[in-house]
Amino acid sequence: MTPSNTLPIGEVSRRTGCNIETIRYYERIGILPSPLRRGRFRRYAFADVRRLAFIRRARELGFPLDTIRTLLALAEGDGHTCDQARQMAEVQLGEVRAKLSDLERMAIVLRDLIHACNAGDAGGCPLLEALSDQDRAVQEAEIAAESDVVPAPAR
Amino acid sequence: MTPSNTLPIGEVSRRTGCNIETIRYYERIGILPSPLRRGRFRRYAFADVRRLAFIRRARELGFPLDTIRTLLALAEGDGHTCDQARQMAEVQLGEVRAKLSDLERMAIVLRDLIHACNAGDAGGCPLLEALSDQDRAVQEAEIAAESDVVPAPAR
DNA sequence: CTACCATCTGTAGTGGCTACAGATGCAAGC
DNA sequence: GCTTGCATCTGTAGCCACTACAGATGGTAG
Repeated sequence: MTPSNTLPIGEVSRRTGCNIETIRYYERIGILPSPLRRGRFRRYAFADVRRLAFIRRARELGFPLDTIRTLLALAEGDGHTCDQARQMAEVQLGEVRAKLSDLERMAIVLRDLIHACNAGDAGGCPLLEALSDQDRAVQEAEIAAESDVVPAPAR
Repeated sequence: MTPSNTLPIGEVSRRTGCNIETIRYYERIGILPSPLRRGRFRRYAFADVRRLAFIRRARELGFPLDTIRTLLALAEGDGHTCDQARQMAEVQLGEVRAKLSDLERMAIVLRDLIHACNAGDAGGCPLLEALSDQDRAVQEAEIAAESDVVPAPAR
């Protein structure tokens, strides 16, 4: 009756590198099945640990949990679903690359601002000024306000 | 009594590129001051729009809102706070670079997995197999379970 | 008179955790 | 026997920065 060959949650956490709270969270949202119990304590079978390790590796690649659900289903399927898995990975790679290019732009701007700050000579901080700088849209906003673009002027 | 030279929220949204809901959210959390009202309608003065534009530019560089609060305070200060602003930008650049290197690693792995998948020959999907692959820690887990590492064996 | 539009308030949901509070039960040490 | 400590338990709330509603209101245009 007592499950042998199983691990308590702390051990699973240590070995997968997955936080205990996160493991329970995964169970709560149904991406990990409810494990066996020894009394009130969860006991994880090898299959559970494998599943969790899968989830964790996929998370490290940035796959969202919903996608991972599908990947898990595919992995448990008959193996003729390579196409679908590859397609999901391509989508994910697209996301990652989009974030990369965002961050690259951010890094360049930040580096330049810091540089300008270091070469800072007179007046105010070039960094703060760059953030404060009014672009045309905002300038126009004031002009527009003065020439009354407002929809419902007064009462 | 009625505020002239002001803009309704929709106009502010259009010109700053900041969602209406987000503008109200910023007000709620106190990073934007409560604007004037014409009846129940918010009317934004030029100073408010400038502040919002500042916030938005800083957000585009990934600064968290709490940091932006400080940056705003510095920008409204006497201008001798370049050091502090630069330091905050350096921290932010560090964050951005950390995320960049994470994403770079992710992109490489994903690219390789997709590549393996495309060259997929026999058996199962190389991508799914890579995610399923057991590392030593997990293998050990089973061995450990068999040799009874468990803390409270039975009742 | 009706349709439409922008705005309003307030609340709840998103993703993926993380952080408690407070209970429970077991084993070892004194 | 009693205390301490440990691991675990349940349940709830918080994090970040929004976003998405629901349902009301009030003004203008056709």
